[in-house]
Amino acid sequence: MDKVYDHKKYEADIYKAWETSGAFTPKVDKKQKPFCLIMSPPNANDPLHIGYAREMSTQDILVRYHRMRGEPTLWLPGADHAGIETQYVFEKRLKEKGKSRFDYDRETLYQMIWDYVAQNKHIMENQLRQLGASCDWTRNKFTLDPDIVKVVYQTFKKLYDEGFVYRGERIVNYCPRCGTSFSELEVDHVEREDEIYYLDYGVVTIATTRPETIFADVAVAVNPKDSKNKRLIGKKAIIPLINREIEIIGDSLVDPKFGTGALKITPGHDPVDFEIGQKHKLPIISVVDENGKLTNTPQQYTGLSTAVAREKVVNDIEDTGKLVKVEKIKHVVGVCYRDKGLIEPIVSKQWFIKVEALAKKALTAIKNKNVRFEAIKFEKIATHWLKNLKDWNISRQIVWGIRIPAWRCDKCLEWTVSGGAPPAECPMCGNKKLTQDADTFDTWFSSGQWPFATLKTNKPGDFDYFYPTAIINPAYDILPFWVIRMIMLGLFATNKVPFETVLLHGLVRDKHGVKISKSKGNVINPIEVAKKYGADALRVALIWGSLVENDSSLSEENIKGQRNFANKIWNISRFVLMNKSETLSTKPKILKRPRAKTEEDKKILEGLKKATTKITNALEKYRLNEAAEKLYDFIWNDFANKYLESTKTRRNEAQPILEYVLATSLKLAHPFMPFVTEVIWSTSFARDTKDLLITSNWPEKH
RNA sequence: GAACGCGUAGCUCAGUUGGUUAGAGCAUUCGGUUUACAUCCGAAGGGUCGGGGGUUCGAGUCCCUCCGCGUUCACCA
Repeated sequence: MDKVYDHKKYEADIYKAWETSGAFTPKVDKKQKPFCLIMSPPNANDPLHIGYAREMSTQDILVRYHRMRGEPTLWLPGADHAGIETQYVFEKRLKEKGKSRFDYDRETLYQMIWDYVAQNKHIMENQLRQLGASCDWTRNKFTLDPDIVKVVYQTFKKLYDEGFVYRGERIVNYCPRCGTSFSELEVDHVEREDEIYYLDYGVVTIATTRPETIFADVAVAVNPKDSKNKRLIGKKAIIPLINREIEIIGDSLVDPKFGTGALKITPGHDPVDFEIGQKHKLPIISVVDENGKLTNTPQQYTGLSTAVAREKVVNDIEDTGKLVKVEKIKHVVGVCYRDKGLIEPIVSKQWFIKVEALAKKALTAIKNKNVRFEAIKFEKIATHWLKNLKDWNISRQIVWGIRIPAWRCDKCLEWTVSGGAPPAECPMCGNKKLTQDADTFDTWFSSGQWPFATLKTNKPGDFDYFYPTAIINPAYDILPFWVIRMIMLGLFATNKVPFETVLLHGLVRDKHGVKISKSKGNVINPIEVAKKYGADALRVALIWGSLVENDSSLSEENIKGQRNFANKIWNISRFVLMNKSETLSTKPKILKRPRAKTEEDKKILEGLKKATTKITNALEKYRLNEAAEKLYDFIWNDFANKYLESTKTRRNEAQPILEYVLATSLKLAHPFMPFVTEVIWSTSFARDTKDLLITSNWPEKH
């Protein structure tokens, strides 16, 4: 054995040995309760970032522990096509080449993105291997696999047939640059300063930040409890420039204290106005199109961007003397979470899911602890979300994704939803010409079905055996996007919760606790770190010091410290094994607990028992930091510094105990530092090449 | 405006149902050329647990209040 552990010499070979041994693939045993964890599928197109490395470390530790406990353990890997994210990145590449998505037809564009993603998918997968992920690659899935798509289609059809899907003319958050609408969750809000214009509407003055939308006004609303303005209800207001008369109505959503207390109702371009408009059965006028340009207005404004139009409209209103005043206002506007540009609320026809009943079921499941949140704070957040969800817009106007299986009859314009294949003819009128909806599903609609979709499309019997899965472990920032959707859709499609425990994990921050971002220049590349200090060191550093659910800080000093720990284990082994006992060199089978001869012997065996108990209990409670710290303390202080030193004068007598404690320590350390422990095991305790630590048995607590 | 957190050693964080002298890693100081490891060993210093009040035999832990910080949500036109 070398003086210092050199991870570069071993890691790749060890991983290969695990993978080819079949250790990652569980042996289904109906008598035993399995442990199943579905990986949060990383973006197929992106190299792993440090946060995902943390997630991987957490999951691999849990998976290796349960596997060693003898439970049939499945960690199911996968990759996400990441709809808008990927198309956005791809379009940026097109732009660099002076092209845009509009230069290609749908099929060509889809194929181009497909090829691009296919080229990159293996990068992320190999990185998972480098970090030691013991997932079952024979069950690897991709969100665009045809069989997955089929499951998604079936769920959509079931939702449609049972009345949970409707095609509605609704106000949506539209990003003119991305060319697609978004759900409310994908809109960020930023505060900024704008002008607010007070316009003369005849009997009433209106304050608005969006004067360019006055052509779409259909009413003015005041609060019926507003003593100053309620007398206006029933009267007529007059829109400047076009002098169209609109009615003044009463609605409690209007804040009497804001502006003049009178709100112009523009259902076509404002969510609140839309709601008020629906309530009062007002018409919808659209004057901003999907490119963010004015349309359906007096000719001089048509085709102008909203910003330019605003200036012109204000000038023209001023010319007619109807501009009362202009003030500055700080307010919150919606921006696209992708490109941070303004979101344009527009009305369009899209597919929606009625979430109320689905959410209610999810809430019941949470309340009854059919789904258990490991951290109460996240249960509160999930509950809060589920109680406040609005109907879910699942249409996206992009090509990279699963195309919505809905066809419209060219003749009678009725929609037909199919489980996949195009309908031969329109069921309403028998017409044979139908056109498929151009939109694709929101990525979260399909990934919300991931637990059952992956198990139903894998090996026969997987779904029955492994579902509901034991645990799901994503970052807490996708709780509303992913976790609550999985609960809702899982319950809907399978009548069962998709997982029993939700263990959310925190974000990785830099050593000062600052959020990691490209603009701050504090990005940590997990693969570079793993190459430099070893995957084992990185893994432990990532779970060291803070609870799974909390944000953690990662420093190079910490990683170095764990590299030292790996080396410490290596050198303990070197010391113990340079003087192998007769038993170990001739019959290296499972070592029995030897008898203590001295106080030190007694103490170390006692300490090992306590450490085993503590580590096991901590792992059962997902307290990985506690388990790792106990492991570190026991191996370094109790075993190496105290006991091992004490044996130097009585090596031969102590040798069986040294070997026993080492072997047991290797097992306890294996989930955390799988590579170095496996290397040592294979060169010492292993009976043959098939005897691997990964499939050895976890030490008993006693 | 609301929800959810956080405030413990110089730094980053643990502290599970309230129970001895409040812990870890890193950093600091001092001392070690011990043939397993200098990616090491031994020792030391360092905290009025954000402030105040309360419950209790007993509070870092429970309650109230104030201060400071963070994250997320939200229809202020």
